[in-house]
Amino acid sequence: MNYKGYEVTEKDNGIIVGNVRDFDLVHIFQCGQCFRWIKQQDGSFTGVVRDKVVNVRMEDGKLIMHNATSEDFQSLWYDYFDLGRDYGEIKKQLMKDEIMEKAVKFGYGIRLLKQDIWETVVSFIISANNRIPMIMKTVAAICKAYGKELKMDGDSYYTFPDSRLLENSGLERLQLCGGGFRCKYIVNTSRMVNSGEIDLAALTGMTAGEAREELVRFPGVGNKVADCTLLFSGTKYDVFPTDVWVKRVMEVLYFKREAGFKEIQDFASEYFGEFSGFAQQYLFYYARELRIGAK
DNA sequence: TTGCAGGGGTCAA
DNA sequence: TTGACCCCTGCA
Repeated sequence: MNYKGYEVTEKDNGIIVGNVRDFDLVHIFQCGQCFRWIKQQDGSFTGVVRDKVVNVRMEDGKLIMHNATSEDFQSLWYDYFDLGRDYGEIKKQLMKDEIMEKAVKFGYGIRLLKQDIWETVVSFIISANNRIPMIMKTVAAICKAYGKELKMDGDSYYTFPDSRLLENSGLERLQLCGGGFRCKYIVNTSRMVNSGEIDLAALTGMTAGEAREELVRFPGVGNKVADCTLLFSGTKYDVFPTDVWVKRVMEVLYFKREAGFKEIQDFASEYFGEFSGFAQQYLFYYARELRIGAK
Protein backbone atom coordinates (compact mmCIF):
# COMPACT_ATOMS: atom_id res chain seq x y z
CA MET A 1 0.00 0.00 0.00
CA ASN A 2 0.97 3.62 -0.33
CA TYR A 3 0.63 5.96 2.63
CA LYS A 4 1.31 9.65 2.07
CA GLY A 5 3.99 8.97 -0.49
CA TYR A 6 5.62 6.04 1.32
CA GLU A 7 5.46 2.57 -0.18
CA VAL A 8 4.73 0.16 2.67
CA THR A 9 4.90 -3.60 2.20
CA GLU A 10 4.07 -6.17 4.87
CA LYS A 11 6.42 -9.12 5.13
CA ASP A 12 7.29 -11.71 7.82
CA ASN A 13 5.82 -9.95 10.88
CA GLY A 14 7.20 -6.65 9.69
CA ILE A 15 7.06 -3.92 7.10
CA ILE A 16 9.36 -2.54 4.46
CA VAL A 17 9.12 1.19 3.86
CA GLY A 18 10.40 2.62 0.61
CA ASN A 19 11.07 6.23 -0.42
CA VAL A 20 12.65 7.22 2.90
CA ARG A 21 14.96 10.16 2.34
CA ASP A 22 17.20 12.20 4.63
CA PHE A 23 17.05 9.27 7.01
CA ASP A 24 19.94 7.56 8.79
CA LEU A 25 19.33 5.45 11.89
CA VAL A 26 22.69 6.17 13.49
CA HIS A 27 22.23 9.90 13.04
CA ILE A 28 18.67 9.77 14.34
CA PHE A 29 19.30 7.65 17.40
CA GLN A 30 22.73 8.97 18.32
CA CYS A 31 22.18 12.70 17.94
CA GLY A 32 21.20 12.94 21.59
CA GLN A 33 17.42 13.12 21.42
CA CYS A 34 16.47 9.66 22.70
CA PHE A 35 17.66 7.07 25.19
CA ARG A 36 15.68 3.94 24.46
CA TRP A 37 17.06 2.62 21.17
CA ILE A 38 19.68 -0.07 21.65
CA LYS A 39 22.11 -0.78 18.86
CA GLN A 40 22.36 -4.50 18.08
CA GLN A 41 25.43 -6.38 16.94
CA ASP A 42 24.17 -6.46 13.35
CA GLY A 43 23.86 -2.66 13.31
CA SER A 44 20.07 -2.62 13.63
CA PHE A 45 18.29 -0.85 16.51
CA THR A 46 15.68 -2.17 18.91
CA GLY A 47 13.43 0.17 20.82
CA VAL A 48 10.10 0.72 22.50
CA VAL A 49 7.80 3.57 21.51
CA ARG A 50 4.55 3.92 23.44
CA ASP A 51 3.26 0.33 23.58
CA LYS A 52 5.15 -1.07 20.59
CA VAL A 53 8.55 -2.73 20.45
CA VAL A 54 10.31 -2.99 17.10
CA ASN A 55 13.66 -3.69 15.52
CA VAL A 56 14.65 -1.39 12.66
CA ARG A 57 17.37 -1.40 10.06
CA MET A 58 18.11 0.07 6.64
CA GLU A 59 18.66 -2.10 3.59
CA ASP A 60 19.13 -0.83 0.04
CA GLY A 61 17.68 2.53 1.00
CA LYS A 62 14.59 0.93 2.51
CA LEU A 63 13.53 1.02 6.14
CA ILE A 64 12.88 -2.48 7.48
CA MET A 65 10.74 -2.59 10.60
CA HIS A 66 10.44 -5.94 12.35
CA ASN A 67 7.38 -6.58 14.54
CA ALA A 68 5.35 -3.79 12.94
CA THR A 69 2.25 -3.65 10.75
CA SER A 70 1.11 -1.16 8.14
CA GLU A 71 -1.56 -0.01 10.62
CA ASP A 72 1.22 0.78 13.10
CA PHE A 73 2.98 2.74 10.37
CA GLN A 74 -0.07 4.91 9.82
CA SER A 75 -0.98 5.38 13.47
CA LEU A 76 2.49 5.65 14.99
CA TRP A 77 5.69 5.35 12.99
CA TYR A 78 4.91 7.89 10.30
CA ASP A 79 4.54 10.59 12.94
CA TYR A 80 7.24 9.32 15.25
CA PHE A 81 9.91 9.53 12.55
CA ASP A 82 8.52 12.87 11.35
CA LEU A 83 8.13 11.42 7.86
CA GLY A 84 5.71 14.14 6.81
CA ARG A 85 8.44 16.76 6.88
CA ASP A 86 10.72 17.63 3.98
CA TYR A 87 14.17 17.64 5.57
CA GLY A 88 15.75 18.35 2.20
CA GLU A 89 14.10 21.74 2.27
CA ILE A 90 15.08 22.40 5.88
CA LYS A 91 18.68 21.52 5.17
CA LYS A 92 18.70 23.87 2.22
CA GLN A 93 17.46 26.67 4.45
CA LEU A 94 20.06 25.91 7.10
CA MET A 95 23.13 25.66 4.88
CA LYS A 96 23.57 29.42 4.92
CA ASP A 97 27.25 29.40 5.81
CA GLU A 98 30.23 27.06 5.65
CA ILE A 99 29.81 25.88 9.21
CA MET A 100 26.23 24.79 8.78
CA GLU A 101 27.03 23.28 5.42
CA LYS A 102 29.58 21.00 7.08
CA ALA A 103 27.33 20.18 10.04
CA VAL A 104 24.34 19.36 7.84
CA LYS A 105 26.39 17.21 5.49
CA PHE A 106 27.86 15.39 8.46
CA GLY A 107 24.50 14.58 10.04
CA TYR A 108 22.57 14.36 6.77
CA GLY A 109 20.20 11.67 8.03
CA ILE A 110 19.06 13.34 11.25
CA ARG A 111 15.33 13.56 11.95
CA LEU A 112 13.65 14.98 15.01
CA LEU A 113 11.55 12.27 16.63
CA LYS A 114 8.08 13.03 17.96
CA GLN A 115 8.47 11.33 21.32
CA ASP A 116 5.95 11.07 24.11
CA ILE A 117 6.29 14.30 26.09
CA TRP A 118 5.97 12.65 29.50
CA GLU A 119 8.75 10.19 28.72
CA THR A 120 10.81 13.05 27.31
CA VAL A 121 10.54 15.32 30.32
CA VAL A 122 11.43 12.53 32.74
CA SER A 123 14.32 11.32 30.58
CA PHE A 124 15.82 14.79 30.42
CA ILE A 125 15.39 15.35 34.16
CA ILE A 126 17.58 12.26 34.46
CA SER A 127 20.08 13.72 31.98
CA ALA A 128 21.10 16.52 34.34
CA ASN A 129 24.78 16.26 35.24
CA ASN A 130 24.79 12.73 33.87
CA ARG A 131 26.31 10.68 31.06
CA ILE A 132 24.48 9.05 28.21
CA PRO A 133 25.17 5.39 29.18
CA MET A 134 23.97 6.14 32.70
CA ILE A 135 20.85 7.93 31.46
CA MET A 136 20.00 4.95 29.26
CA LYS A 137 20.58 2.53 32.10
CA THR A 138 18.37 4.47 34.51
CA VAL A 139 15.54 4.92 32.00
CA ALA A 140 15.68 1.20 31.16
CA ALA A 141 15.54 0.31 34.87
CA ILE A 142 12.52 2.56 35.42
CA CYS A 143 10.70 0.94 32.51
CA LYS A 144 11.51 -2.53 33.73
CA ALA A 145 10.39 -1.72 37.27
CA TYR A 146 7.09 0.01 36.42
CA GLY A 147 6.32 -0.43 32.73
CA LYS A 148 4.06 -2.90 31.00
CA GLU A 149 5.78 -5.95 29.58
CA LEU A 150 5.93 -6.37 25.80
CA LYS A 151 7.19 -9.40 23.92
CA MET A 152 9.19 -9.67 20.73
CA ASP A 153 10.73 -12.94 19.55
CA GLY A 154 10.49 -14.36 23.06
CA ASP A 155 12.31 -11.46 24.71
CA SER A 156 10.76 -9.01 27.15
CA TYR A 157 10.66 -5.24 26.74
CA TYR A 158 8.89 -2.61 28.79
CA THR A 159 6.83 0.50 28.14
CA PHE A 160 7.62 3.81 29.80
CA PRO A 161 5.44 4.13 32.94
CA ASP A 162 2.87 6.91 33.28
CA SER A 163 2.94 9.61 35.94
CA ARG A 164 0.55 7.79 38.30
CA LEU A 165 2.81 4.77 38.51
CA LEU A 166 5.84 6.93 39.19
CA GLU A 167 4.16 9.02 41.87
CA ASN A 168 2.78 5.95 43.59
CA SER A 169 6.10 4.17 43.54
CA GLY A 170 7.50 6.32 46.28
CA LEU A 171 10.98 7.71 46.43
CA GLU A 172 12.81 4.76 47.94
CA ARG A 173 11.73 2.27 45.32
CA LEU A 174 12.45 4.70 42.49
CA GLN A 175 15.95 5.24 43.80
CA LEU A 176 16.76 1.59 43.15
CA CYS A 177 16.75 2.51 39.44
CA GLY A 178 19.92 4.55 39.85
CA GLY A 179 18.58 8.03 39.26
CA GLY A 180 20.21 9.35 42.42
CA PHE A 181 19.31 12.88 43.48
CA ARG A 182 17.03 13.24 40.43
CA CYS A 183 14.50 10.74 41.80
CA LYS A 184 12.85 13.24 44.10
CA TYR A 185 12.40 15.54 41.10
CA ILE A 186 10.67 12.75 39.20
CA VAL A 187 8.28 11.92 42.03
CA ASN A 188 7.36 15.58 42.51
CA THR A 189 7.04 16.22 38.80
CA SER A 190 4.71 13.21 38.59
CA ARG A 191 2.64 14.65 41.40
CA MET A 192 2.27 17.99 39.62
CA VAL A 193 1.11 16.25 36.45
CA ASN A 194 -1.34 14.00 38.30
CA SER A 195 -2.87 16.87 40.26
CA GLY A 196 -3.42 18.77 37.04
CA GLU A 197 -1.19 21.61 38.19
CA ILE A 198 0.58 21.46 34.84
CA ASP A 199 -1.08 20.08 31.72
CA LEU A 200 1.53 18.82 29.29
CA ALA A 201 -1.00 18.59 26.48
CA ALA A 202 -1.69 22.31 26.76
CA LEU A 203 1.87 23.26 25.81
CA THR A 204 1.10 22.79 22.12
CA GLY A 205 -1.14 25.83 22.11
CA MET A 206 1.44 28.12 23.70
CA THR A 207 4.40 29.97 22.25
CA ALA A 208 7.79 28.38 22.83
CA GLY A 209 8.55 30.99 25.50
CA GLU A 210 5.33 30.37 27.37
CA ALA A 211 5.76 26.60 27.15
CA ARG A 212 9.28 26.85 28.56
CA GLU A 213 8.10 28.99 31.48
CA GLU A 214 5.47 26.40 32.23
CA LEU A 215 7.92 23.48 32.10
CA VAL A 216 10.54 25.05 34.36
CA ARG A 217 7.96 25.03 37.15
CA PHE A 218 8.67 21.31 37.42
CA PRO A 219 11.43 20.50 39.93
CA GLY A 220 14.56 19.36 38.12
CA VAL A 221 13.61 21.22 34.96
CA GLY A 222 15.62 24.28 33.99
CA ASN A 223 15.86 26.01 30.62
CA LYS A 224 17.95 23.32 28.99
CA VAL A 225 15.76 20.40 30.03
CA ALA A 226 12.64 22.40 29.10
CA ASP A 227 13.97 23.14 25.62
CA CYS A 228 14.97 19.52 25.07
CA THR A 229 11.51 18.41 26.15
CA LEU A 230 9.81 20.78 23.73
CA LEU A 231 12.07 19.90 20.82
CA PHE A 232 12.28 16.15 21.19
CA SER A 233 8.57 15.68 21.71
CA GLY A 234 7.87 17.61 18.53
CA THR A 235 6.03 20.28 20.49
CA LYS A 236 8.13 23.31 19.49
CA TYR A 237 10.89 23.64 16.92
CA ASP A 238 11.92 27.25 17.48
CA VAL A 239 14.04 26.42 20.52
CA PHE A 240 17.79 25.96 20.76
CA PRO A 241 18.71 23.71 23.72
CA THR A 242 22.09 24.98 24.84
CA ASP A 243 24.14 22.47 26.79
CA VAL A 244 27.91 22.47 27.22
CA TRP A 245 28.49 20.85 23.81
CA VAL A 246 26.34 23.32 21.93
CA LYS A 247 27.91 26.16 23.88
CA ARG A 248 31.38 24.96 22.94
CA VAL A 249 30.61 24.48 19.27
CA MET A 250 29.02 27.92 19.05
CA GLU A 251 31.98 29.52 20.79
CA VAL A 252 34.53 27.77 18.62
CA LEU A 253 32.77 28.07 15.27
CA TYR A 254 30.71 31.27 15.50
CA PHE A 255 31.77 33.54 18.33
CA LYS A 256 35.52 32.77 18.33
CA ARG A 257 35.46 33.61 22.04
CA GLU A 258 33.60 32.74 25.22
CA ALA A 259 29.90 33.45 25.10
CA GLY A 260 27.05 33.40 27.60
CA PHE A 261 24.00 31.14 27.34
CA LYS A 262 21.64 34.03 26.72
CA GLU A 263 23.90 35.47 24.06
CA ILE A 264 23.97 32.12 22.24
CA GLN A 265 20.22 31.65 22.43
CA ASP A 266 19.58 35.16 21.12
CA PHE A 267 21.98 34.61 18.26
CA ALA A 268 20.35 31.27 17.35
CA SER A 269 16.86 32.65 17.39
CA GLU A 270 17.90 35.58 15.22
CA TYR A 271 20.05 33.55 12.83
CA PHE A 272 18.14 30.26 12.53
CA GLY A 273 14.64 31.49 13.41
CA GLU A 274 11.91 28.87 13.12
CA PHE A 275 14.54 26.25 12.24
CA SER A 276 16.57 26.74 15.45
CA GLY A 277 15.80 23.28 16.78
CA PHE A 278 16.94 21.55 13.62
CA ALA A 279 20.10 23.63 13.52
CA GLN A 280 20.82 22.66 17.11
CA GLN A 281 20.66 18.96 16.27
CA TYR A 282 23.02 19.18 13.31
CA LEU A 283 25.44 21.28 15.34
CA PHE A 284 25.25 19.10 18.42
CA TYR A 285 25.88 15.88 16.51
CA TYR A 286 28.70 17.48 14.54
CA ALA A 287 30.33 18.87 17.67
CA ARG A 288 30.04 15.73 19.72
CA GLU A 289 31.20 13.26 17.08
CA LEU A 290 34.15 15.44 16.09
CA ARG A 291 34.72 16.50 19.67
CA ILE A 292 34.81 20.15 18.70
CA GLY A 293 35.79 22.19 21.71
CA ALA A 294 36.47 19.10 23.83
CA LYS A 295 39.28 19.33 26.32
C1' DT B 1 44.48 -2.00 43.80
C1' DT B 2 42.65 2.22 45.53
C1' DG B 3 41.31 6.92 45.02
C1' DC B 4 39.48 10.71 42.90
C1' DA B 5 37.71 13.83 39.34
C1' DG B 6 33.94 14.81 36.58
C1' DG B 7 29.77 14.38 33.62
C1' DG B 8 24.64 16.79 27.73
C1' DG B 9 22.09 20.63 34.71
C1' DT B 10 19.39 22.26 38.58
C1' DC B 11 18.70 24.03 43.07
C1' DA B 12 19.61 26.71 47.07
C1' DA B 13 22.27 29.95 49.40
C1' DT C 1 27.60 33.31 41.09
C1' DT C 2 29.06 29.01 43.28
C1' DG C 3 29.08 24.48 45.29
C1' DA C 4 26.61 20.17 46.18
C1' DC C 5 24.41 16.40 44.30
C1' DC C 6 23.82 10.05 43.03
C1' DC C 7 26.53 7.04 40.72
C1' DC C 8 29.51 5.11 37.49
C1' DT C 9 33.59 5.24 34.58
C1' DG C 10 38.23 6.41 33.30
C1' DC C 11 42.60 7.23 34.55
C1' DA C 12 46.41 8.20 37.73
